[in-house]
Amino acid sequence: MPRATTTSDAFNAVAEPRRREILSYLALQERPVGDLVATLRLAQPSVSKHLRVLRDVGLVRARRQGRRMLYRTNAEAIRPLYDWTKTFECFWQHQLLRIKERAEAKTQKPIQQNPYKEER
Amino acid sequence: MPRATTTSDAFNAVAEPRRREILSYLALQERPVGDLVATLRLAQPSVSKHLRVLRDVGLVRARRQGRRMLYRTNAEAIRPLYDWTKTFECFWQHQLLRIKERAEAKTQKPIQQNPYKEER
DNA sequence: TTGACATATTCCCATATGGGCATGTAATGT
DNA sequence: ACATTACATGCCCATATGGGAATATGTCAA
Repeated sequence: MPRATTTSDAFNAVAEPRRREILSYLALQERPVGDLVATLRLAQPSVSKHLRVLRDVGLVRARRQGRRMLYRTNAEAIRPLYDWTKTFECFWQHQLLRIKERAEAKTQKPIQQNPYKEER
Repeated sequence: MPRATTTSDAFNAVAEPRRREILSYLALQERPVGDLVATLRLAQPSVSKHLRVLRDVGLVRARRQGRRMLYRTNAEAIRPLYDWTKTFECFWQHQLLRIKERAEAKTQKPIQQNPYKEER
């Protein structure tokens, strides 16, 4: 079985760095494709393909204005990613706390070896 | 050019749903591989491979305990994802505001057409 | 040492990928 | 009608992919 499609969900779509750049660029204001080509220094077909992926998963919206297509980020579609990452917020706070505790313990017992040999 | 490697960064690693499940499961407590196999109903080699990817990008830590390997989520490594998504927080708030405004405008001018024909 | 248990790695394969390039399509101006 | 502008799509290809099956590695127990 191959990897899930880039258009299967927002997680897969934003895995590509260029697409994240596009989303950031289109968040403030809607813009035509040409602007992205100029800014990202990427070939026009590549930009169009990335936009196609982003559109398929609802991360961007498009409307036509004359011969141009104006794209803008649909921030709502990023929310599921935010929500998922947020569930780990409390854990990294705990981890920081543990690091702090270890540091404090060290000042009292200067020479203390780590009981676990962490791998990698 | 193919897609970026799953081990290239956290964004690519968490694109896989199974790996997200693993991270959630290992967030509360460290656990051996066997627990994951039983919980996720996935073949052992698959689980090991997913863990390998997660380890390569620092999303999990491992230590040996006898013949078992205990894995736990390194929540710190999820933070970059959180930070990136958070930059869009203000935008989805604005969008909700806009929706609210439109709804309120509608109550005053009941029959009002959307000036833009949105695509997709 | 031998065997059992727990996990890791290797080999296999169909498939989606992103970039380059060429071509198709849509809207405008003359 | 025609050329031009602005995008979209199609085709090509090397490559990483996740699951399955088999095998290798590592650790303990007798």
